[in-house]
Amino acid sequence: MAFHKKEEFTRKEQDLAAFAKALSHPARIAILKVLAERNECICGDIVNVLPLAQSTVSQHLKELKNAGLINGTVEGPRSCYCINWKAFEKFNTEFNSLFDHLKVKNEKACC
Amino acid sequence: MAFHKKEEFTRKEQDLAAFAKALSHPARIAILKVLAERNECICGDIVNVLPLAQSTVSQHLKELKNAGLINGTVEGPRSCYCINWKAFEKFNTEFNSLFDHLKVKNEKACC
DNA sequence: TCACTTTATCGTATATTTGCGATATACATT
DNA sequence: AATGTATATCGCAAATATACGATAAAGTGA
Repeated sequence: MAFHKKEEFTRKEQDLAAFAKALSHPARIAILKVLAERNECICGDIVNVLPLAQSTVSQHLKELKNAGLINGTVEGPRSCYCINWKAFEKFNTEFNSLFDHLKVKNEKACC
Repeated sequence: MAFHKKEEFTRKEQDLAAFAKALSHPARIAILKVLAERNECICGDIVNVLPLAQSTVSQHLKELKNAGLINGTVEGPRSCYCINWKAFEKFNTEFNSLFDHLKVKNEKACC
C-alpha cells in the first residue's frame, strides 16, 4: 500500500473505523461476550475459554483496551478486565447518527 | 499467525466480526456515507470524492459488496451501487442482541 | 470500425495483523 | 531467598490488507 492514507479522512470516520476494527476479529467478539457474561472481571479465565495461546489472548486484550472498549486494572498478581459500556454507548450512538436519519430518506432506493 | 483460527469460533461471532471488518476502514465508512446521502446510486462519483485511486476504490466497493453491505448492478458502461439496508438492520440487531441484555445486569461493574 | 468512457482485475510493493513460543515481570507463598 | 502463578512483552513467521499503476473488459457514440 505504500502509505496508509487513513489520515485523509475525517476524525469521525477514523474513530468509527477504529471501533469497528477492534470488533473485526471473532476472538475479540468472544472475549467481549465473556466479559459481559460474568460479573467478576475475568483475566486468565478467558484463556481457558478461547482456543488461543495465552500470549495471543493477551494481545487481543491489549487491542481492545487500546481501542477503549474495555478497562483493565492490575489486581495483585493478576489483571482484571471489564467492558467499558460508556465507550460502547458512544460508538453505538455515533454509528446510528451516521446512517439512521439517511435511512428513512432512501429506504426504497434503486438497485 | 500460521493459520487463521477464525473457524474455531461460533458462526455468529464470525459473522459479526466480518461485518465489523467491512466497516474497519475509514474509506469504506466514507463510501457508505456517500451512498447513503445520494438518492441515485453512485459509481465513479465516489472516486472523485475520495482521496484514493480508482482501482483502490473499486477494491473497497468489492469488499463492501462481498460483506453484503451494498448492492451493485451494472448499468450499461457504469456500475450502480447502493446500501443494503436490510443487511445493516440485521447486523445492528445481532450486535445489540449480543450485548444489550447483558448491559443492564452489569452496568455498574467492577474496574 | 475506432476512439472514448467507465469500471474491474492483475501484478506488485509495502504495511499490518495474527499467532505462538520464549522470556520477562510482578506479586504471592512457602 | 526460592518457588510458583498470572500476565505482559519480545521476536519471529506467515497471512492479509492497503494502495497503486497498468491493463483488460464492456458499453457508447462518432
